[in-house]
Amino acid sequence: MTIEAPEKPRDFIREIVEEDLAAGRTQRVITRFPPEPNGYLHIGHAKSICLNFGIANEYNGQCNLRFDDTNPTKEEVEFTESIKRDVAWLGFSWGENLLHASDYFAQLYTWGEELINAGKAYVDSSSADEMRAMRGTLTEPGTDSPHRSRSIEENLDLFRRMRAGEFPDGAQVLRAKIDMASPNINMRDPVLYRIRHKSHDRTGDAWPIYPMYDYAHPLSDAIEGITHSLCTLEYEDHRPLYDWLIEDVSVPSRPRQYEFARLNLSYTVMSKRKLLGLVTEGHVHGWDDPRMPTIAGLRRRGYTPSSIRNFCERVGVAKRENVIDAGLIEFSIREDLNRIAPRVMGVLDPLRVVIDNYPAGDTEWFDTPNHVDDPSLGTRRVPFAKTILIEREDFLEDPPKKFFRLAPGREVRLRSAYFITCTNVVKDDAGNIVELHATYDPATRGGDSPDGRKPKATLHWVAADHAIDCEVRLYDRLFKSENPEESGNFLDDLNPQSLQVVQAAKLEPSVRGAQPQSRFQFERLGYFCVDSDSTPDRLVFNRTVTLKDAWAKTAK
RNA sequence: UGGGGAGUCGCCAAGCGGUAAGGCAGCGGCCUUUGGAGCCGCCACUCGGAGGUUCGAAUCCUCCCUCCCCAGCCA
Repeated sequence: MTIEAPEKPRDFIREIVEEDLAAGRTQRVITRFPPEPNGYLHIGHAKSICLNFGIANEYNGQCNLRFDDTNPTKEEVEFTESIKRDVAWLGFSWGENLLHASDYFAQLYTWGEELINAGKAYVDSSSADEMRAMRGTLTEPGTDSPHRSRSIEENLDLFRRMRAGEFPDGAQVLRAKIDMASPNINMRDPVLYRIRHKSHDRTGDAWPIYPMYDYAHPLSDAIEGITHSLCTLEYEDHRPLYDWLIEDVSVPSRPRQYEFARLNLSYTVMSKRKLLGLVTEGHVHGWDDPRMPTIAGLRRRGYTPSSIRNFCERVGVAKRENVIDAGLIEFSIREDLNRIAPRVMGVLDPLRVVIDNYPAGDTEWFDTPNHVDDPSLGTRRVPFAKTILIEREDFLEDPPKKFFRLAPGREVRLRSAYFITCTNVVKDDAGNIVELHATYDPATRGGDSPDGRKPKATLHWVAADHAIDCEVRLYDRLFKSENPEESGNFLDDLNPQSLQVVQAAKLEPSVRGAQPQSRFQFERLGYFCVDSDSTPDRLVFNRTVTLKDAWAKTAK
């Protein structure tokens, strides 16, 4: 028996975790995923979820789901429900550890008084404008607030009265007393608490003051015993403040913050503000519109949890700014669906083919595998008859050299059925092709010729009289350019063709009754997923992703 | 201009002083009852640039260049 070499950590964060574990600095790793419930989770969050929960799983630790609900003016319960659903759907479990920053409001308040008593925080009665003016600029130091030197007693009294609701919104703030001349603007006496007379989803009207992220986050981490607090690059500048609070408050543990680069995907936007705009301004049909990069959108589109996890794994974790090629997530879903999706035949843009030498009124049922490469998925029966429908683009009257599909006089294979040869093209007065005539070779029943003939193409098809009608929604990238954020208004870059609806696609009857979220490969076309808009008598499909199309490439 | 980060193949990403992993994309070929899948092969004499240290540098030092983030009582 051979002993596997220990797998080396996949990224710099796991490397740090392993060192901490090995050195005994960490007994058991505890991470957290800390969403603010002010929007739906997107693929960028999936990266963070996979990192935080992934590390907890790999090192036998724990990952808390902690809602960063410190700003009741922006947060809604609808979002907290969607977040829980999305994390669970991705395949991760927080166990008992569904937590909220608001659970710690009392402790956080007490620590506020502690800082005041230590002379490390003060109540400032300046207006927001005045504070901005005193903050200085990137190159010039700020100036001390006139209230900076209030006595501990006065600060305590003011802070208690803030807490008691005696002041209107914006009248006072609690600030850390650090250094108004710090080159790091986050250290110029950052605001710790602000007044908001707004009821909170979880604490109701108990608090007229709410802690800022910079204050609540490190302390919440410490309360939960988080060992590695993982966040994105823009918080790098906040780390000195994070550490300052951990040092200067009597917290029960010593978490450390590490930053990694957020995920960006080409041809889409990732900021919650922009995604919110797409939803509220009606550019898409909701947060779960299949064109959205949200977890809910990807789910409805037909993405699988494992394809998203694999994608995040492939993307890696580093500190370098990045824009991931949209092709990579498409590769990940194709890879998964190729393995698991049963195959079925459907025609999106039908062209009638009448097989002249086939007996009228006959119907044959062919057994065909649900997955050519995986017999365990079984077989199904598909009906064949005199009039069939093929994909319009599979016929060309005057085919170019490398076009292998049907053409006048040419023989092709109909998947699992017969070889047919096109004998005649019927056109309307305008010259449009309306119907094809063909003959079939009875000896090729099942799709193989006893004489070893090999047609260059195999087409998908459905029997006209047995096909069921359904709606198919074809999606394209939401934006026209690779980086829509780059130039001016991202809305100007919206792709007007991002959704194309096929009202009367024709599918083989075996799909009848398929339930929402069922996924299929429509042979030669792509992967499709039953949409929740489906009704018992009308199925609606979303095209998750096309198949790779070598012909499209050579045709160009 | 102050502070904090980052620059390795078209896009990601390993590399931690011993002579450039891997994935995606791309390009050839084999195979194929999906122009799919699968299989095989090719794809960085070079690591933002210039100096230096060293037997040896993507890795260490110096200077320079480029890009990203920070002036919310948002997170």
